[in-house]
Amino acid sequence: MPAPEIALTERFQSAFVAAFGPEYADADPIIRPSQFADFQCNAAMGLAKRLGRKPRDIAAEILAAVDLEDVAETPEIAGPGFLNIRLRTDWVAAQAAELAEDEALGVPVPEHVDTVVIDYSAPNVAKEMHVGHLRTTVVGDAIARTLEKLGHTVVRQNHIGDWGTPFGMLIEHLLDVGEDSDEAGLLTTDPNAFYQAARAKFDADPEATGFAARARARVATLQSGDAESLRIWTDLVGMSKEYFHRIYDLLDVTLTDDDLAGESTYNADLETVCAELEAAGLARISDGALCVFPQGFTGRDEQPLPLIVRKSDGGYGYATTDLAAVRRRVRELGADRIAYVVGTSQELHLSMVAETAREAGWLPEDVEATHVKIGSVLGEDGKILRTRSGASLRLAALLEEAVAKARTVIDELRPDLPEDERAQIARAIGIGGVKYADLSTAHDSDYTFDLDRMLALTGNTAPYLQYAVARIRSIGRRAEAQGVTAAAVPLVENAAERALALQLLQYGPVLAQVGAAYEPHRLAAYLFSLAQAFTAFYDASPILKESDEGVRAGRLALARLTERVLVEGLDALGVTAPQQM
RNA sequence: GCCCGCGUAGCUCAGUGGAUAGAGCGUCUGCCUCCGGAGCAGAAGGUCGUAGGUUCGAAUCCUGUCGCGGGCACCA
Repeated sequence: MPAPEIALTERFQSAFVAAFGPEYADADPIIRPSQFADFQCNAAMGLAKRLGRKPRDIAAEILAAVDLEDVAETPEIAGPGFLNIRLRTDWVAAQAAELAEDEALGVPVPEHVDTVVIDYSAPNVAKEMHVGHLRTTVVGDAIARTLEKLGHTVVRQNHIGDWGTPFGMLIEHLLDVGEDSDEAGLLTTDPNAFYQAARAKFDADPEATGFAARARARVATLQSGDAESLRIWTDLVGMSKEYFHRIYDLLDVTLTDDDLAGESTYNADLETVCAELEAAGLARISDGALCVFPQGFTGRDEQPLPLIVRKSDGGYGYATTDLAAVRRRVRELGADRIAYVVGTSQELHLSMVAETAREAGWLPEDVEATHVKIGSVLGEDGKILRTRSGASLRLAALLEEAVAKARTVIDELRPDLPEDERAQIARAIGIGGVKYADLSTAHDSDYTFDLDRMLALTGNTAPYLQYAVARIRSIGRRAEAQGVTAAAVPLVENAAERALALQLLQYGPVLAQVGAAYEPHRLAAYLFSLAQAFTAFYDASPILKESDEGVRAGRLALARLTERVLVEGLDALGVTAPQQM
């Protein structure tokens, strides 16, 4: 376990017991990296409050009791009672050596393997995926990848919109144009065009005498299980799936058909959900609709806020589907944790669903349900990103533009590379750049979309990190050509090497934190600072130019280890690093 | 009307009640016959929207206020 925090935490906890007695065994020393030292312990302030004494006096007593001899120098008391810790360089070197041996790169084995259900992406059938889907897809996928690396069991759930009122309209339109027509083909290439055409016909019939009437009737026959309607619906969904997976492949997202759990899959449970809510006395009829009034939610005039589980026309909305989904995720999928990677605007809805599920007993206390809130993607004007005509931006078009832009850059910089390799690199940079930009900002804050910034070769961007990897790999290739082999143990001597090694040791703790709090942007920030530490090392410590054979091999090993951590960390984010750029 | 979120350097964004609020971009100054300069070192740039409060200590917690965004009964 190479993480310095853990070694230091143990030492300080023992010191608390030695200085203040066994009841302080549970006190948390709060060890953090600091600008003033390698690490800082802020425990004195907390203990001072608990003991009713001055922080500096407490710090002095901790100092007298703590034994760090083999790990660090004796801490210094600074400010109101901080303990500044400088690790011993030989200890850092030893930990780096252990890290290089460790297949898992210092990622801790979890105390309990959780089954984590992650609900993300959730596009709608027969609708184009737009920029809004980008974040939930990319953030959800990064969380899934991260949790798997941490050793948890991940169940991906793509809750696609494949049921409900629009489908009458879509089926009738498909029948009108012909199932094998070019029009129908739009579903796999440009679903919005198909949807808009159906919508236009529906809206052109406000009296519901023709198309609209057929569409409404079709919803009813579909939901009652009519075989012919179901067959056409299945085709419709099938074509959309094809479209989704083209986008997922392009995005390098891990979702597959096995992860699809659309709204339609809960159809058979909806009646039961309502019946159970009524039987439990949680639901009652209000204005003709069956409603639950979960505790703690009030609307206008302090009136309880309803969650409508069955509409007055007998149909079901998404609240019922979401309740059925919670129920199944706990009962059948065995969820210990459920993460909803869904837009911020759904906050009220999701918290009402969660509360209702708690009251109904479908979501037990020991199952944690978290709304991983996804903020909006804004344009330069600070408003939700749209095309000039006001339509929502097609995700496919945006990704193609990113790849094309990366392609012109790589064509200019590396005309020496073969065509197919340049195409591959352009894809890694274009897609990686867009994904990384999304992941490096906190998931719940809005961010401004700027393709040039995302693909910039400097700054906290994917290309910068990919370039760092490419440089290490270039050195690796050259070393191999020269017959230079890396040492088993990374060399950690000078300041740059020491700083780099300290960064490398943080990978495990950072990944664990990212998985626990669902915060991929912290991993991105870490990888960026790691890459910066590497370039500083690269500048200060020549590798292949170094004449001392041992030093050369040790530095090469340190570079190799950096490459592994960068590649692994980028992989947790779902970003690939090309062999060269 | 009520509820939720946001407001931090010129711009884009971090910031877990703890010291002098940090990055990147941009700007400026140095460094190099550079293992891929797509670099490294440094500088300038802040009343953390605003007014109070709690605390030994507040960008962070509480209250008011201004501005922006989102949500609030049968779409999802």
